Amino acid sequence: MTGITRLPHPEPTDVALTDVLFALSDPARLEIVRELAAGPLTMAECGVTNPDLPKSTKSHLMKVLREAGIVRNEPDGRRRLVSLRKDELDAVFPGLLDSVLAAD
Amino acid sequence: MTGITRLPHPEPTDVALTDVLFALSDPARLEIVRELAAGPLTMAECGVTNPDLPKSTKSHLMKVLREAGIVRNEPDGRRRLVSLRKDELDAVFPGLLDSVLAAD
DNA sequence: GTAACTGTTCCACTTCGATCGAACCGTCGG
DNA sequence: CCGACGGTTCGATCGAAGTGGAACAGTTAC
Repeated sequence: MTGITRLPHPEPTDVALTDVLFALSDPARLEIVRELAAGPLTMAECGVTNPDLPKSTKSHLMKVLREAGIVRNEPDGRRRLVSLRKDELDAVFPGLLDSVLAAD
Repeated sequence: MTGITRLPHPEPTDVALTDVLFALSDPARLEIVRELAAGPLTMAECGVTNPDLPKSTKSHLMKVLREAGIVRNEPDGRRRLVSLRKDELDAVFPGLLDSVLAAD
């Protein structure tokens, strides 16, 4: 059986700007987004700056980013590939992600 | 005596990006920022979309915006003039405010 | 002076979000 | 099969933030 657990991913057009801003307003979440700007990562790979962060906590942080339409999380074998939905986000909120990532 | 109550205003350079994003992540606060984009307003004037918002609540919303370096609040007679610190904010986080205000 | 006006601060209450262990689920290797 | 692995979900706890009435403070009008 294809018990593939695909997580819900809202269309960025359905996400409120305030939800995006809120998701980015947490240092740990913002750091994850910065890491993902260089390319997709598995869950285990990202969060390098917080090495001993419990996996349940990291999963929750990722859930907020995913539900804000910022990140895509798709199964890949027994891991999960996380990637930034940059193009889709740019289409709805032009320049937002760039200005956030540009800040030191 | 000049008992002028000047409220503390942090330099935008001293404010973390996440604090700015958080301040903007609330619908009521974001709405106030949108109104202020057209020009300075008194406390009584801004918050038009939330007409019957208690003044203590509105004052608290404004405090968050002020402490995030987004807004200036200066005494003017017996009222207070609130203005957007656009130039100062642009200098520290280029394009951020514009992209936020550009979104419908 | 004193009263009305504009806003801030204080306080208590409530709601929301962060955190993390434990249980659970799908996948791969033997 | 079965165990190890990579992640998600659940549930409880805790601190942070929103809310709003009441008291307070500065300013102006009378």
